Amino acid sequence: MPRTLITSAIPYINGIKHLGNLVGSQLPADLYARYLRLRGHEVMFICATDEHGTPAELAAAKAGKPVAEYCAEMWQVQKDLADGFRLSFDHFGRSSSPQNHRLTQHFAGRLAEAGLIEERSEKQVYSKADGRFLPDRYIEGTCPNCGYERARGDQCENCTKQLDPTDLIDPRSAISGSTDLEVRETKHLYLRQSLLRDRLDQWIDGQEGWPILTTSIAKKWLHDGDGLQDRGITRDLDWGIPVRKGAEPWPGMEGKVFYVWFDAPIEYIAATNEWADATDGDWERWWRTDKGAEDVRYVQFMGKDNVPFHTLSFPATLLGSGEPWKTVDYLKSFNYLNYDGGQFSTSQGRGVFMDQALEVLPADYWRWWLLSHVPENQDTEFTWEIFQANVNKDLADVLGNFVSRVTKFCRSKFGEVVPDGGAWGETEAALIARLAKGLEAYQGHMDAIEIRKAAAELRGLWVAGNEYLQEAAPWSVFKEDPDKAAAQIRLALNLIPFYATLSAPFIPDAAETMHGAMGTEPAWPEDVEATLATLAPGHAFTVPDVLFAKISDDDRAAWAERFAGTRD
RNA sequence: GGCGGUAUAGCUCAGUUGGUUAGAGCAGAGGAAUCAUAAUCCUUGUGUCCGGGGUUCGAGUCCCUGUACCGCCA
Repeated sequence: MPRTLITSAIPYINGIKHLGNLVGSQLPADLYARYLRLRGHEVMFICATDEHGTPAELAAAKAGKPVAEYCAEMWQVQKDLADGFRLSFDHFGRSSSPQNHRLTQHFAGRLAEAGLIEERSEKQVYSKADGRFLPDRYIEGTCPNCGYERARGDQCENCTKQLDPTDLIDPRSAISGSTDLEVRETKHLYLRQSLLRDRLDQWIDGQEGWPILTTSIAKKWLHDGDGLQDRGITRDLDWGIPVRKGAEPWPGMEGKVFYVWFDAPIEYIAATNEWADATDGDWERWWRTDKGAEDVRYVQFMGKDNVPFHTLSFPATLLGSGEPWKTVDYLKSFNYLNYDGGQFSTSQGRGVFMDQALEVLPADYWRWWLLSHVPENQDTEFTWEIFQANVNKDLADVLGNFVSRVTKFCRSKFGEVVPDGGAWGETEAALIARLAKGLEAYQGHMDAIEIRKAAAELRGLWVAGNEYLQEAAPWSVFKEDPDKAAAQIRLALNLIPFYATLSAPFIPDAAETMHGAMGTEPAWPEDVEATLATLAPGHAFTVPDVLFAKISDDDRAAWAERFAGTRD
């Protein structure tokens, strides 16, 4: 049985994600996981929350909660939303887990042994009132260039000049406002990525068929300017994974934690470890090529902003460890989804967020639209007009109405049972040939993770059903030759479970409703003709409720209005 | 300022290694049908493929250049 490890970029713990985040990693990863499971693969689909770092601490402080408690609550919120969108993770982990602590410390120890970690002293601003070192952007002051009073330590928003925190006039903490700041010397660990440049370069050259978007980004970071830079992997914070060299203490690093970018990708492995601990499973056979993972294909999904971490930083950790860890085989990256002429923005609350989306419509509507318009090749535009038009046409008119017209026609002429009699002729043979061809194309696109093309092909298969009905016209045939009409409608009824199975990766709830109404179970069609004879004469079914209600103009206008400004 | 990406029908987008009259869906127009969520099906595109140069027998597709938008970096 083929085995596939799938990871989605892990969302940051701080707040609810918008649809642009969803469509850039979790949703397409879920589509692929569901598809492969249906095709009989053994799948391990992993996601988690990314919980460390200053933004989490500040968000917790703002909420008036201890950071651990805040993260636990937000993890649950994100988990519930993931369930709401039917994201079928085998495990939704947390980067703050004990497993990730252990693994992150383990990797740091291995990298140190390999001579890939260096201690460096640097000067950083310390706030006595806050009792912590301040990252550059959390220091505010007057810009020496333009006099703007709320310039940040990394850049002045007013004149855009790049700044150093020590440039600021009257610097103060952006967290507490305290001006009791001082520059302190502090030691940090650096991962010497520069020493790994050639290995990473070779590793990337050895990958076949990666999207241009992916390799071009990686190559740019490897070769531009001075090439791949060493990066700090520690911070002076409380919330995080304590710096240790494997299981041992790290002298001089007391009170420090690993920088979030270092521990976050390791959570992919740790989450699988969490899954194993919870289920008595074996996580190493997914991740260690010396322990059974040599036949695993590993596919990652992420937005383009995450590509450097997955092509360089994380592989540097894995390769640098000198241990036989599984590295990514195929990396699928996405562009951005824009909202009505601008960007989705978490900070400005612009666009539609996951919780709001589910308040407005069931998950399948969003899944279908987002996946059929996923920004694979370029940034893509979401507008309510387009969304309404596409969803009404594809889901309500083409697929939903097909199910409706077939089941209702049968009920009125033959009852809620698959009718007997008649035989298929040329029209039916032509349909089967058409479906077989379409199925092959659909599988090809899904195998290649060409999501838009797969969606278009699937829609084409739905249309083929309507075309057949139009040509066969059982409502006319029935008057002259009821047996022939029975054979036609028997075929049409069989199309419903066929569509349900093929569509399940995109619209799992509707697929389940369709199978439920027809009394069938999902089974991937290996042979189209045989599959379309699954429902035998006499098999009972029920007429399902309307699968997809249409979005009215009033709804659309109301939603466009509601989501035009900032988050409510 | 440096680097990268994008610019194709009213809209959202496809166009593989350069090769015959540039495609799909939606919207629009006309028609058929009436089983169905007024749902379906058929027919229908006079597009300076952003502008300008160039390479080639031949360029939406390669090169140079200009413009616009987007992103990354400094």
